Amino acid sequence: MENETISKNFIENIIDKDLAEGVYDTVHTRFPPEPNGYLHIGHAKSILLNYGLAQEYNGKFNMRFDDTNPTKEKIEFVESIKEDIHWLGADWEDRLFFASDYFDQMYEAAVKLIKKGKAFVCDLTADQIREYRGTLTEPGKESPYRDRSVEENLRLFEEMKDGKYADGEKVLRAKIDMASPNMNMRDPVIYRVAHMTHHNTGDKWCIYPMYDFAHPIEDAIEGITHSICTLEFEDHRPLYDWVVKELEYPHPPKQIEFAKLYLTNVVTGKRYIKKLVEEGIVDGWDDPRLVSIAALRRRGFTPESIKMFVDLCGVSKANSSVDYAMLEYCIREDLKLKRPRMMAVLDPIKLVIDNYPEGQIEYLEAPNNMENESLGSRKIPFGKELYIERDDFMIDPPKKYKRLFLGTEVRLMNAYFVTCTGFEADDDGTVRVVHCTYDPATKGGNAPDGRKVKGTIHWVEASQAGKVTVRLYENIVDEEKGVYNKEDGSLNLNPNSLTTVSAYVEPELMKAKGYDSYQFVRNGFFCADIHDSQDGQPVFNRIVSLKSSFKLPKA
RNA sequence: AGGGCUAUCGCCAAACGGUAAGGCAACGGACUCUGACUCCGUCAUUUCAAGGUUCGAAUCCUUGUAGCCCUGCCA
Repeated sequence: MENETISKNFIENIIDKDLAEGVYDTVHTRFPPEPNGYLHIGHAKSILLNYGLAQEYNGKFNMRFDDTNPTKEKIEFVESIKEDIHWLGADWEDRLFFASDYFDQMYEAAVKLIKKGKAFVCDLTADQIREYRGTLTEPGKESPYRDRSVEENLRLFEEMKDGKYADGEKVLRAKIDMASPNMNMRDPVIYRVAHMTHHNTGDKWCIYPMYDFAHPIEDAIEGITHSICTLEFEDHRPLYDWVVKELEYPHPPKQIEFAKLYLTNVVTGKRYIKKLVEEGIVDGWDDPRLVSIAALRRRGFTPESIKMFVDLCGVSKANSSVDYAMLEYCIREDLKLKRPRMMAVLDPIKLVIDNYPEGQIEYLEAPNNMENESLGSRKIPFGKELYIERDDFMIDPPKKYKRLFLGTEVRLMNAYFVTCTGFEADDDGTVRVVHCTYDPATKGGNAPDGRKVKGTIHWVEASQAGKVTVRLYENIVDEEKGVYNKEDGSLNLNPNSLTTVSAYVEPELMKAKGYDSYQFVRNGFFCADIHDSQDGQPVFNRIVSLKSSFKLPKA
């Protein structure tokens, strides 16, 4: 349906050119996360971008864990990352790799560099290396160990590998240019000693390659053509190119950088999310107020909706922050035709139909989705006493109010026309009960005489309604003040981000635990968990509203 | 002696010297078994600024301005 006018992004332009000029004859991309956390919406952009490019050009897409630093926690995230990526629909087929599988080849590559006189073992401490590196405005100075002989470097490097040195005692450095204006080129460390058990290679190694050295090798080994990463690696590209050049790979991969996806009013910083989790402000990393893939899934977002979202955002090199409304648009757009809708009353007041027979219950046919007949229909109970939404009745309505007020007729969705005849209220004006009469001739929601009503409202039959606890979620941060407090960098939290209400739902909802998402009819919120009020068990925990907001007309 | 990158509507984003696409949001109106959806309409004489080149500039040049990234033995 879309796709006709979607213009190519700058990466596609680069690929088109490469293909046309014969730089590459195929497209091979990859997604290379470090397994040290969970994936969020920003990663989804990268995953879908890389996978989408491979698809578009009939190429291949690899999954690769960039696990070159065992000091950061690992293995427990591997499975969740794989699950999230599969859920998003990116398929790496049989190409699941670990950077650690290439440690032997990386070691050989380092030896090759040493033999070429392009790398040396350095005894400087971390602090000294920092001092020698110079500053942004002053050149660095060369390490006193820079001119060791090839033989000595070879011997020392082997000793590093054999565990002769303690962590930090020696490193292997590339010999490039200590006066380079690019800090990354000032003889960067490419191998460090770390006596540590690696989740994949165990105790086989006590030296580990640095990202800048390892990544280009990983890409080259796998035959990656376009190595797509984020903007902060732009300064690393000269080093990336240096590595693939010095190692003489026949078809060197090309690094391309794009801007990360930022969303307005959303916490994406890892350490902030960690803090929210640790302080118990959110349930965990899949709390629906977060934008991790798992949280979005829990909220009822579909992979299709996320794909639509990243496509809509586009790809560029400009730092930007996408309006949250765009994400909401995508899930509404995706679900509106494909999910059943049921009625639920979140803030109930009782509606009594005075001329309806006492104690009678009848079952009415209700389509599951008015706009999609294939979703079928269900029977809903109707009786003398119903619950309706509190804001669907007003004592003193504003002009153009289309719902219930004294003397007017509205339609009860899928049921009858009712005319408001009175109400009972507390002294403080809180409405307790609304009274009305119904017109039996309007069964099903249409009047034989063709008369119209100004509005339609939803309802639930009181005696058979399921009573549930609903947890309503809103953004965790204060949308007015923005995410971060400028003074101290703390988060501006929204104290009302989680509210719990008792609600009444159609009895069908209590049985339908199998739905993977469901839409409230007129739900002013965008996310909710529903739990059975009796046993506390979740009835649904993935619920998405059709509408992102509901507002009264301006007075 | 700093270097790299970026600047086009409230928010994303096309345009690759030929006279500013599209989406989100917003706002009108029509329709409606929810005020949603759908549909129709409005929304940049101007592209960070100032000069310059050109018949013609968002695109090229010059000089500024603003924002982001870089001084881990993290990725």
